[in-house]
Amino acid sequence: MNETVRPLTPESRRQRNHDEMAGNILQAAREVMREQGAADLNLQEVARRVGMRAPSLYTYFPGRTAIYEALFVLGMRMYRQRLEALLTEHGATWAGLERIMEGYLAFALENPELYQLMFERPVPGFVPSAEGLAEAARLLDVSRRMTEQAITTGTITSPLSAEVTMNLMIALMHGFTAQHLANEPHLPAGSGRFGSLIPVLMDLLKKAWLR
Amino acid sequence: MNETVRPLTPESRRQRNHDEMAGNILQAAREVMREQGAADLNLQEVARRVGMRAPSLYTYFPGRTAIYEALFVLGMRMYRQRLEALLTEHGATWAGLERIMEGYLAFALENPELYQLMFERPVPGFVPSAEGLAEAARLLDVSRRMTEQAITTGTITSPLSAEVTMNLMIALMHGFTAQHLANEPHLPAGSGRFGSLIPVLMDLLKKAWLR
DNA sequence: CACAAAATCCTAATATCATTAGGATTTCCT
DNA sequence: AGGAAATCCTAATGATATTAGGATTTTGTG
Repeated sequence: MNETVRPLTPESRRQRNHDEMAGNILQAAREVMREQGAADLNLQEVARRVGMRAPSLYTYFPGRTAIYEALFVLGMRMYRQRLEALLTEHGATWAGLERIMEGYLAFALENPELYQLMFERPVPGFVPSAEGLAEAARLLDVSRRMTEQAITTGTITSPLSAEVTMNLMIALMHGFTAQHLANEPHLPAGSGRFGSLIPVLMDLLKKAWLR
Repeated sequence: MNETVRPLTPESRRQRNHDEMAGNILQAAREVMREQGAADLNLQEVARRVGMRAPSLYTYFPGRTAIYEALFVLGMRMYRQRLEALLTEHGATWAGLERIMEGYLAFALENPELYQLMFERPVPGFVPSAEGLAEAARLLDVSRRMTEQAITTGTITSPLSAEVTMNLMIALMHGFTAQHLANEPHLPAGSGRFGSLIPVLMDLLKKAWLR
């Protein structure tokens, strides 16, 4: 079950370019993290899966932390794209907000290794780089825009500021996702003790914010 | 800054009993985890702080994991006591529920190393033992009783079952706590982007559940 | 086309830990 | 007193990240 990225011979490998190899390494790293937990990134295993020895990885990344950083940035970009797609598709309607909540959980289930890195603190000593933080800020911008849109279009009617509303929604969304992952990570997004809570939560928000 | 548990000479140490020494080790472990993150429990450092070498710890615990397990159980007991105290003091009133939410965040801030171990998954490969799970189940029982009480006494009026209500409250409580810890762990419990959200959230629940 | 520079990869250290082995010393019970 | 149990230590062992140093291949340029 280790062959998703096929080992290449040195000859064929060298024909490919640097960026492609770096991409392969990141993919292999994601697999390892998914199997053993985000904090347990074993470089020898990563190297094995791309057909190298561990020290050769240092040609592509200056160390373990750099791989985490690259994956943090990758994850932020992937999730932001997903969020933006949902936003253009549904707008800041109630249905759209519900999709966003589902989408957060779905992203976490589909990419648990990235989710852990981005939104939990599983790796001792890992702090996102400046580039990572910039990417996170961009994501926050999208969320802010979305919340403002929901307020100005009248989807949400409440005395709360956009900022507070956004923080609240982030906290709620994160809350049931974290619980779902901790307790029933094998169950699909809409099900289980916590996964099934999304429509309940949306009803609650509607009741509180639509009057 | 390493001297909270004072190293003892072998002579004076042997006069103390096994359980007391085990307790010292757990305290030292908590300090190390607090300084370096729950996943970074360094046994050499723990041993140093209680005046031993690392292999001697194995007299008291069969390994690193056993220390995590003991701390998991300890944390569950500490938090449950706190919860029960709040419950007897305030009952399942709105004020009581708000205190419980604050208390969860406060516990996390006061004992971050225990909180991480109990409610996040920071340690690769760590799964709570049977005793730990039993302790967690006891905590869940208290929460369930509390929720049922809130419903039967009429504090909460909603069409939701006690089970769903409880899960929802757990998810919400955990959500802003996790965000507070991830973003502003140095700020005290009632403040900051997420810590200040508790009264907002309680208002929201009241609006939704008091009609 | 040749050849020097750069890139890539490897094997061999080195350093840090958890854990195990084995033995010495101390404590405790009878 | 004398032996069993408990406690602690020093020395391995084994895993893993990282560094050093060198060989080989690729590539850009005269």
